[in-house]
Amino acid sequence: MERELLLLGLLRHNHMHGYELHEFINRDLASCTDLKKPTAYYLLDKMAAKGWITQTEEQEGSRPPRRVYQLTAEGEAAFQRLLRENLVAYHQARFAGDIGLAFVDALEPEEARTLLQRRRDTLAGELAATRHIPLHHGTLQLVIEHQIRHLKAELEWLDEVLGRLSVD
Amino acid sequence: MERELLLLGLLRHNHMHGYELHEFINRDLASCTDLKKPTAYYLLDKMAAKGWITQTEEQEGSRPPRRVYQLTAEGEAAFQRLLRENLVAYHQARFAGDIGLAFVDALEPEEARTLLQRRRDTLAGELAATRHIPLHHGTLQLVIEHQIRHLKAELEWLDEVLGRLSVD
DNA sequence: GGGCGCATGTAATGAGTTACATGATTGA
DNA sequence: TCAATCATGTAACTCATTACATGCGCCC
Repeated sequence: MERELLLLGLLRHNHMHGYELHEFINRDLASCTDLKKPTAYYLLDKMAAKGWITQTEEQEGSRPPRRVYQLTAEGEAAFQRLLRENLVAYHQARFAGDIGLAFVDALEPEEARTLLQRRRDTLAGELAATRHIPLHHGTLQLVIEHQIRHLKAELEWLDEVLGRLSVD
Repeated sequence: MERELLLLGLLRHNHMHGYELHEFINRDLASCTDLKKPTAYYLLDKMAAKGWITQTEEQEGSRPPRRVYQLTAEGEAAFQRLLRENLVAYHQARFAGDIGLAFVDALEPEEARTLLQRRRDTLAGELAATRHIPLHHGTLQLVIEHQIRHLKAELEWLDEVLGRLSVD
């Protein structure tokens, strides 16, 4: 699974704890993935059980203790394997919004335009927000760049659809 | 859920049975969604239980009997509601392939290029195949058009990434 | 005679989510 | 003092998948 790859990749250079990983992913990588807290803890436990990562209890002042993870040799091997698997394969994207578009002719063009205009506004907001994400180091930045390209293309596509709905 | 919307939308104009729906979706809409057979039957049962659709047993010769579904008034209402819900919202796309890209600098550029070239080949094949899907009627065709646009954009993006990997 | 297509399902499993629970610290 | 942040988790549930099971008809 690519979520495990993501966690391993992040833990490779920075030893982090669950809360920190969840926070990083949902703040800086939200445009690409989302990982809920229980899922993060669940995956970390699972990978620890597989021997891919080890945990060290850490305490800072009187804060809640936290479990900081780092890769083992097997973890690094798993990372290498998952990375190559991920890179060779083309992963098809599914666009949930297309199912609505497929049946948009069931509505009056005017209502359809109003609804899609709202979708467009959200999309434009998403694009603006993604443009303001601070730069990541190394190829992590590719994820953001890809998302920005995609959002721009989606905006153009939606505008074309809106245009067609006005003409028809 | 958008899968229910999809099934309702298809059943609105053509009364179909489970096998037929599954076949249509996985042949003509594969670029957009996929729906496994058990999932199709499961959803149809669920929607029948909710009173959204009714089934009529049909027999053609000595073929296995089949359950042909059609929308009820509540089904039509559900369709209208789900359609509007789907159209207003922007549904974020997640690109599983980006997680590999995020860590591609863990590999030698040469190996990375080789792996991504294979991804590119699959992608190009997907684009060619999608271009040969026969036209759908009405706005169903939008789904295919969107996918073609997306695949073209992805190809350009991958080529840029490959170019950068050669330079660095 | 063997395999594929038609047509339906069940059972087990997995992945991920929501909602809930805990408890200390920090800041307004 | 009240809310938010830090930090971890459990339990129940949903959605969808895989693997398995059945049985007839058609074509080579």
